Amino acid sequence: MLYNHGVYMEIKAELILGDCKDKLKRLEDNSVDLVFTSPPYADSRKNTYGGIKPEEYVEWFIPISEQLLRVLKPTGTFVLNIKEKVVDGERSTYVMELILGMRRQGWLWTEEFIWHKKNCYPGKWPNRFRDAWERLLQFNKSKKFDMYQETVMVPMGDWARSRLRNLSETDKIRDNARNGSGFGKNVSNWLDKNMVYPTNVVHLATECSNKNHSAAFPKELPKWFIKLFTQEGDVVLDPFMGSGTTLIAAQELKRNSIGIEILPEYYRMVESEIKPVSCYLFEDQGSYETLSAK
Amino acid sequence: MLYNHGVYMEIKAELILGDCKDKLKRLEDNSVDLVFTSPPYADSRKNTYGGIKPEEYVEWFIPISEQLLRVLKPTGTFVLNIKEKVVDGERSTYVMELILGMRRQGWLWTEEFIWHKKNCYPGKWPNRFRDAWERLLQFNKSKKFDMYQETVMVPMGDWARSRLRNLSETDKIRDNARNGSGFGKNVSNWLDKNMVYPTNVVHLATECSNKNHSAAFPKELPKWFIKLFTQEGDVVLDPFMGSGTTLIAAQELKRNSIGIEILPEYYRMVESEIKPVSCYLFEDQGSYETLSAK
DNA sequence: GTTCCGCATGAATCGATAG
DNA sequence: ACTATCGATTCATGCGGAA
Repeated sequence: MLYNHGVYMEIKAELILGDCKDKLKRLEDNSVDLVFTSPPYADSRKNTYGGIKPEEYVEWFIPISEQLLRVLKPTGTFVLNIKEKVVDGERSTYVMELILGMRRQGWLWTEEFIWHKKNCYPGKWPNRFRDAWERLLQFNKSKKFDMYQETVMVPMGDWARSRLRNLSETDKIRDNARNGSGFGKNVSNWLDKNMVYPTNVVHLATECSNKNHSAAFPKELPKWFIKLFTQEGDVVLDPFMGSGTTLIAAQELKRNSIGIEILPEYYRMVESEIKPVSCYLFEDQGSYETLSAK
Repeated sequence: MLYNHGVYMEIKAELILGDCKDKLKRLEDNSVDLVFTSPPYADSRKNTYGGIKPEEYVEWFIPISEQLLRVLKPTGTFVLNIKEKVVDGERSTYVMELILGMRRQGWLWTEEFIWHKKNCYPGKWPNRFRDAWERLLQFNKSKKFDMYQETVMVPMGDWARSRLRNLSETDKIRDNARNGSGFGKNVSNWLDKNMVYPTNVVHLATECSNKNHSAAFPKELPKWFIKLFTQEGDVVLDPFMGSGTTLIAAQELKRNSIGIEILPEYYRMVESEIKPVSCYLFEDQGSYETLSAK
């Protein structure tokens, strides 16, 4: 039993400079718990990846997803953040073709989460509104994958809050008394009943005030999926690391991480922000529960 | 100049009993401004619609969308409300295949709106969260289509919404008094400056406690798209009428409407709720602006 | 006349049981 | 083995009755 004993854990972050199509071959089979990535969208980041044309996107990505399928654990998950561009007035179909292609490759297309961007970039076009959402495609190797739903529970809606107001007032009084009579347990029971599971729509604002560089997504986005699909000490991989948002999120959550980046500029930037090895002493009940659940 | 003059308009609602695959052939080429519909999803509503299998869905729908392509005006829009269900742990791919099929048929896939359902169906599963969104696929015949963005503008933020509530209460009182002091104009001026264009994410709750029948979507959903893509006097078509939500929305917004329904039960229910012909006298400024914009 | 509370009800999904 | 049906799970909403 580990409760009230200390447990040391070493968390590593590995950075790799190069094209993930090649560098992924270094990684061992079945060694990654979560792949979270946002690859360059078609026709964007032309300077780095040569601007993949929409009609060539699937052909370009399939060899990479083949490697990801190899390195992912059978219980692991691949979350792909992607959104098709508007080309000549139409939404491109390469994302749909990619899903169909990856299914032929052996992936299961388990779910499609929606990231609702609350404060997306303003703009006005005569025949189109602002694009305020992106796809977060969940792929798996098998139908049995790890998912830790309790870690991302959210407070109940306004409806319940107003109706349970009476209960909560009573509860506050007892909490203030702090008489150690076991009311703490009651409080947490009450809290449990006021937390509900989220849906497959994730509401997050985009980060608009970055110091040096612009990240494709806010840190909270990978954090949500890292908490949902991994435990402390697990391995998170981002083959299109960019400014390193996924790795920073993984490190803050005490997960091992591997990042691959083709641009030396980004690589060095992340290198200067990430500690390659961190040591932690776990001794709280939360960690005990996390470890024993595994 | 039409201001302060009266303009009469006759709004018709036409109900057709039968299979839309056949009945659509009656409609004239290029005669519809907006198709808004929510066909039975694959394997759902078995008791009413027989439950089309996912693998047969595209084959079943393509002849219908062919007719819709024929009857739609070149400047018109087709909005398709649909969502794939989970089959054996995976999301079905028939919606993506349908989009690809309709593009081959000649449709332009212009945009995908997200309907975020605030009160989605409850449930808890080990590997999945509740599904809280549906697709609203926008298809067009040509890149030049009518869109009236100003009609769906929203208050800028929460602060604006709360202030708007107070104003609108005041406004109601004044409206009831009918004193013609021009206060309404002031309100609309103030609103204009505090209204912004919406995004492609629509937030609406489903209507779940209907007395007689259940509608697939809240009336506000077709209303939003009817206002966005048509003007008063235009023609709205719903080939899968169901309980008639689209037609009721169209009638309330003074649009002509055509509804096709295969089930006599639903047909008669809508027949009893919808007036076949309504006459309106337009004389307020709002209508003046709408007409002159045309 | 308000506000408050109880209750039924959904385009769902999984896993077990039965043919 | 493969399909068909059933029970359990879960939460925002609006209606109606009560304080």
